[in-house]
Amino acid sequence: MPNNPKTRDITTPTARRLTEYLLILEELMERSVTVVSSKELAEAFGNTPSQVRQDLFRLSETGRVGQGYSTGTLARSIRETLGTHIAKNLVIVGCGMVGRAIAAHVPFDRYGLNLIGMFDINPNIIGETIENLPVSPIEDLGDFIERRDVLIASLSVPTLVAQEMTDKLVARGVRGVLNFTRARLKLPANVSVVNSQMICQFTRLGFMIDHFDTVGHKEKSE
Amino acid sequence: MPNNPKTRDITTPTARRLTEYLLILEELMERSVTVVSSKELAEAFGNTPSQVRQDLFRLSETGRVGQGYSTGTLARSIRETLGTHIAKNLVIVGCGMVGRAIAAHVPFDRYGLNLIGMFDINPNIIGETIENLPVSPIEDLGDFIERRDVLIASLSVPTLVAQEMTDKLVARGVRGVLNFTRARLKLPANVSVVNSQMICQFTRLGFMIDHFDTVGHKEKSE
DNA sequence: TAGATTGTTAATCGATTAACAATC
DNA sequence: TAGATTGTTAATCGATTAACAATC
Repeated sequence: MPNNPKTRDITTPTARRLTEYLLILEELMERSVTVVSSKELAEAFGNTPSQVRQDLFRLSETGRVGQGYSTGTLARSIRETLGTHIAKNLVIVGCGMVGRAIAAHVPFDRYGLNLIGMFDINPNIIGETIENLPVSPIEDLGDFIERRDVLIASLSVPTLVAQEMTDKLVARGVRGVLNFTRARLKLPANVSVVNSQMICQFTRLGFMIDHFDTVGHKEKSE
Repeated sequence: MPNNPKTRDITTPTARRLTEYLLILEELMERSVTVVSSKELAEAFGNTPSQVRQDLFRLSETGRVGQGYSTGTLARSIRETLGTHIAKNLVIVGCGMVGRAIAAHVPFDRYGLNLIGMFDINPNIIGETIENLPVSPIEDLGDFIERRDVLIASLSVPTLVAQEMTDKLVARGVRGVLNFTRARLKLPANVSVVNSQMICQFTRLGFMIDHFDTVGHKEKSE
């Protein structure tokens, strides 16, 4: 999979930051900025130039000594490393407020992700169209995953059924789950999870505010 | 603010994990489990017993040697450390899909957060009631923040106006921003941010799947 | 009692920061 | 050319893991 030998050296914190550098670069490109230095990137991100260079160092194509980084080249290089060019099919499981917000708000197509299905258990929602996709009954999900090669599931069902749902997804071949429920999912080792409990993010922010002077850390990312 | 001297030693990674241990503990309590060991917590969380103990070690009240941790006591202790007993007022800025999902889905009240206002610029939404709160016009936000002592703003406006909006929030006294936009916010040092770009989480998940065998890391949290 | 498991210190590992030669 | 800034190695810092005595 990693087409570049150095790719295997990307650490978890670096991978996380790369996804966010990419957003910054895209914003710069929109503003027609063609060159950026590690110093400028660090200022935008909220880290140090040294860390930026250390992160970018692992990419295949990077910058020019003395000149900085070309925003376009760098963005392309980050995309290549993150694998956004490797198309991945994805479904949203649970079409409540959260599922809908994700469908409407996340620009999947710009990052190699194909949202190809929305699923729910509620008969009142099934058949409804969300972002050009019909909401399908949850009973069809298993077959759909196999037939359409679904790699990723975004999980926004009630917390109580989250594990049960996950087991089914995994049994049918899903390789990654983005978990928006408050359940702590048990998964086999070959399936990846990213947990996104919004309440935890708010709690953390509250803690940071309370401890502003003691800890002082302005956190960078989610 | 930290009422316990040891509280100041809570590191950022530990604080993050504490918010998630709390969810696990609450789930255990719902199931009437009264005692849990570091080994069990680690298994649920996906880390090591050693790390769990190292994290909990900083709390004021913890466990009993040889016996494990009381779920109730531990949860209370984590809450105290995270400051969920210190009430904080919060507003949601931007009442599109994301703002609505947050209002509907996040159990603020259980974690010391009072959602007291919803704001939007769109006249078609203003006046609408979401989760028992009327959507107010964005013009009223500044005064509202000062008058009601709003500490936290959840930001789900269009990316293009995010910085501008943030500047206003901060000028009026907001101390923490949960940023759901794709903008990289510039903030004064005394204001905290937590960035929650959903697309980054999906991209990261994609990377993890591609590199499953090489990196093998099943990520723990958001 | 013996077994289990915490609290806590020490050792290791990994990530960040510093430094600087290369070079545009 | 001189100044700026990368690429990369080395040094430092901090976080995780290991270890084990204390004790329920």
